[in-house]
Amino acid sequence: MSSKKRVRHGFSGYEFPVIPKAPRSVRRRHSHKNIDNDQICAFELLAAVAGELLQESESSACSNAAVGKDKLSDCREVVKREQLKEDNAVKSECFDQGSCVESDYLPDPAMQEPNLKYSLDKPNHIENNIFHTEVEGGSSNLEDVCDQRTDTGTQKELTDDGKQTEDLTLANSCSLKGPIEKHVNNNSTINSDSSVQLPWYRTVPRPSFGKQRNSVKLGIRDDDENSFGSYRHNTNIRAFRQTSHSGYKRMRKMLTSRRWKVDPQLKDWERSCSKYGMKSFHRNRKRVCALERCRFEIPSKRRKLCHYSSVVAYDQQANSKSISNSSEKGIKRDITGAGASASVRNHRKKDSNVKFSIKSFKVPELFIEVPENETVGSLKRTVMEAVKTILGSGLRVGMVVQGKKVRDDNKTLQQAGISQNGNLDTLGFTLEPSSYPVSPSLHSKDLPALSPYVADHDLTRRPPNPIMELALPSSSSAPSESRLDEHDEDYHELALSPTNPIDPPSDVAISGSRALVVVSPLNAEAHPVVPVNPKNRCSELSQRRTRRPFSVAEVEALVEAVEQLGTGRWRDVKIRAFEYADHRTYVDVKDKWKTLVHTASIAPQQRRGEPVPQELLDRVLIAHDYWSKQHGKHQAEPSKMIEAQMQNVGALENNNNSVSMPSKMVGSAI
DNA sequence: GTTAGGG
DNA sequence: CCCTAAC
Repeated sequence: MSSKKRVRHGFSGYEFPVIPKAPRSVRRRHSHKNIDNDQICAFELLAAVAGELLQESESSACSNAAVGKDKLSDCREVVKREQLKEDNAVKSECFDQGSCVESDYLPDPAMQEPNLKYSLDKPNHIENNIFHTEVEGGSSNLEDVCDQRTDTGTQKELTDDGKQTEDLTLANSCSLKGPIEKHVNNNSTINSDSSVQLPWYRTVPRPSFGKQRNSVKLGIRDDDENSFGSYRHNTNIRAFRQTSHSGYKRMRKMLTSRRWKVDPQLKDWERSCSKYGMKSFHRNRKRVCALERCRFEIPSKRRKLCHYSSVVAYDQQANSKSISNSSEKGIKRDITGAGASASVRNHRKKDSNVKFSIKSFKVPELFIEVPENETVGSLKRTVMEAVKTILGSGLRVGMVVQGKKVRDDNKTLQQAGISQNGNLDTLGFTLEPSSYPVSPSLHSKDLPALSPYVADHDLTRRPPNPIMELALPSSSSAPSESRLDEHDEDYHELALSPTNPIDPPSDVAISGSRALVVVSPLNAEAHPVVPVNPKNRCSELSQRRTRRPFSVAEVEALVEAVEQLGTGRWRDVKIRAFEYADHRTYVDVKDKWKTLVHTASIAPQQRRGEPVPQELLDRVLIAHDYWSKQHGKHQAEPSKMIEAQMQNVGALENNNNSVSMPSKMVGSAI
C-alpha cells in the first residue's frame, strides 16, 4: 500500500448514519392532500421551511400555499426533538469551542428573533447540518429496511444557475430505514453522529492598510486573509497569532507525521488550547479543512475527479432514496464504489416512494467583523444573527436533477426525472436566498450595531461560492471510519470545488455576496480559531491543506519582500510579507515565488487563476533575474542589492536583463 | 529549522 | 501544495 497519507480518490464507502425518521404523525401531516404516497413530502417539507422563512415578514403567501404552519411546526418539532438529543451528544463537543451557536440558542422561543421564528427552534440546526426530512410512502416498506450506503459527492459543473445553488444547500444523506412506523417510535432516534461541522473560524488580521485595527474579522472562510492583503503590520492580535502560528506548525508537523502518536504532552497542549478553539484542530484537521470555505480553481488534475462528483446519492434499487446534495451546484456522481452500495432488496412498486433525508443546510458565507474587546458570547450571537439574517431573508428551495435546475414546480417527480424507476442519477436540493443581501433587521440587546451587508473586498473577484460549511455526512456508528477518512479528501475536494469555469453562473447570482456583520466589542479571547470537532473521523490526521490562492495583494507583498531580501531567504521573506498569515509558510512563499516566476514567463493566455497584474509579474521577473545573477556572483546582501539598484536606476530602466533593479524596485527597497 | 527542488 | 534530501 502506498505510504501516501492522503487518498485522493475514491469516495466510496461512506456510511451514513441512520437518520431518524420523523414521527409518523408528523410525516402524515406532511403528506400532500392529493398525494397519498407522500412522494413529495420531502419537497414539501423543504418548501415549507423555505416558505416559512420567506414569510417571515408576514404572510407573503408564498406560492406554496400548501405549506402550512402545521407542517412547519411539525417539522420543527421533529427537528427540535432531534436536536435535543443531539445536543447532548454534540453540543459539549462542538459548541463549547466557540462555535457561533451555543446554548444561547437553545430552544427558547422567547429568544427567537421575530424574523427568525422560522429558523427552527434551534437556529443552530442550520449550522449543524441537522435537518432531516423524510418522505415515505406506503407502509409496506418494512422489507426495505436495509443498510444503505450513500454516495455523495459534489459536482461542480452543472447547474445552469449554479450561482444560486451556492448559497444554501441542503445536503442530504440517505437514510434507509424502514418505515418509522414500524421500526421507530415517535421518539426519533437521533444519530448522535450527525455531523455537526462548523466552519472554521479564524481571526483575520487587518492588513496594514486596514483602517479598523481594533477589529477582528472572523472569516467563515479560512482563506479570508487573502482579502486583506498583506499582513505585515497587524499588531492587535499578534500574540495570539504567534501562538497560533507555532501551534499550527506544530500541529502540521504532527499531522504530517507518518506515525503520529498521541503523546501525553501533546494532549495537554491540546487541552490547553481547547479554550481557544484549537482543541480539535489537529484531530479534525481534515474535517476542518473540508469546512473551510474555498474558492479556487481545481487543479486540472482533479478536475476530472470533480467532474464525476455527484452530490446526489440514492439507491435506486432501494425503495428509499436518499439524496445528498452539496452546494456545488448539485451535481453528482456515483462516488460510491460498487462495493459501497449495499445490496438492497428491491421491492419495486408501482408507486415508488422516495425518501429524502436532508442532512444539512449550508449557510452562505458570512463575514463578520467585530471589535477585539467584544465578548465571546456576543460574537457567538453575532454569528448567529448573521445566520439568522441570511435565513430570514427568505429562502426558497431549488431542485437540481441531472445537473439541471428544475424550475417547473408543476412537474411531477417522474416528469422531473425523479421516480423510482427513473433515471435518478442526480438530484439535489438547494436552499436559495430569495433576496440578497439581507436587510439588517436584527438587533440583539447585546449586539448594538449589527449590520450585515455584502462584503465586497477584493474578494469580489473570486468565484462566488458562499458555502459556510460543508455538510459532511458523519458516521457515528462509523464502522467504516477508515474508509470514510480515505475519501475524506474527495469529499473535501468536491465540496469545495469552485464554480466550474466552464459553467459560468447564470442569472440570479448572489455571487460574491456575503453577509458581513459588524458588532461592537469583543474579547480578545474570542478570536481564536474555532475548528469544529466532529466526533468522528478524528483519527485521520493528514489532509492536504486547503488551497489558498495568493491574492494580488499578497503577491505584491511577496514581490516586494523578495525584491528586498532576495530569494534564498524564504523564512525572512515569509516573515516580512506574511508575518501574520499563519497559513503561509515559508515553503508556501517559496513555492509561490516559483510559480510566479513561471507565470511571468508564460504567455498571459496560458495563465490561470486570478490574474496577476503584469506589473507585478514584471517585477517578479526582474527580481528573479537580479537575484539569480546575484547568487551566481557572490551572496549579495540586501544592502548591496539596493546599492546596485541605485546605481543603475534610470540608466537601465528597460533592460530587464540587467542585473540592476528598476527604479520602482529601488523605491520599494528603501 | 531552513533551503532547494522535484512531484 | 506536498515531500525530501541536504545543510
